[in-house]
Amino acid sequence: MEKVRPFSQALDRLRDAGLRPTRQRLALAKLLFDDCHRHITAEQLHSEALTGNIRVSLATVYNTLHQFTAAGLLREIVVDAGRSYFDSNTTCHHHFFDESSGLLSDVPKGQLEVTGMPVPPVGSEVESVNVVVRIRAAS
Amino acid sequence: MEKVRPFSQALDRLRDAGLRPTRQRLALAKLLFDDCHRHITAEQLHSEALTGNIRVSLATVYNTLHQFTAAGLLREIVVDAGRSYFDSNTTCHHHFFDESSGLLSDVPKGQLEVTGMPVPPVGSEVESVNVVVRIRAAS
DNA sequence: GTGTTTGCAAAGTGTTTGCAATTTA
DNA sequence: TAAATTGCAAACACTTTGCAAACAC
Repeated sequence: MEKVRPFSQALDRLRDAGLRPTRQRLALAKLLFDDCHRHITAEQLHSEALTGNIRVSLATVYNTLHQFTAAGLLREIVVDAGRSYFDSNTTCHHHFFDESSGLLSDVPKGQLEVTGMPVPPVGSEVESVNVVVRIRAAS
Repeated sequence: MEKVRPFSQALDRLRDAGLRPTRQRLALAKLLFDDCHRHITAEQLHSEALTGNIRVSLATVYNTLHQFTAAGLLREIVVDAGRSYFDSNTTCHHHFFDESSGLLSDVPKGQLEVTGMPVPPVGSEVESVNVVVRIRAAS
């Protein structure tokens, strides 16, 4: 008889974030965090869940993505007016956004250097610096 | 009697771009290009036009903004999932985006340097490199 | 049990589209 | 006059919301 496989990191992540580990959150967290880093939209995650026989509504996927983002487990990447992308890698890095396919990918470390922290307008403070390299299928 | 004031650059811009200088396009072009550079959304431009007694529909504002962008007169800036911004300054520069107010502004030249042109995934080519500094009202 | 979370369907937002009427050259 | 452009209203894609039922502790 097979041993119960050890818990993925998903449960601990939820606990640490103070989020109740509900069936839906756990399942989504596993999809998001168990393997390598992901760049994903709400729709994509939802259909991935359904494919994996995880019953979850699209509304809950949206809620969950925002809760995870607020908890610092995800980073929201704005590259497309009209669609939100979420990145399971919250460390500082830059992105390629393929306008032909809508695919988001990481710029390998060291290829792009941003130097200098700009002085924000008075009364405001810098929250993050985002770099997006827009690409297209070569002509 | 007052002399007819000289044509703004708007008419020439439209001619050069091969766009028929209709009443609506001319009026929008004047709002966009006659004074200093603008960062503006379709809604904003539309209400600005109405305020200036220029009858134009929102649909036409959208069409016009996209035509101007395709013609290289404007640059589209993606900073907010759900809203498109257009910049009348098409030269290379970076932006502050104030998440509290939704205001877009330029990062003064020299404060932020991007070095290195990343190698895009095979089969694709770099179209542009966009840097957005997200800011917030200071706490 | 009690407060949290979920799912549904409806509402909301910004944007695009189809097509008849209007305008431009 | 012929072709391009406009305005309207309906359609659209994505996201959020309200609330009753289900769930976690």
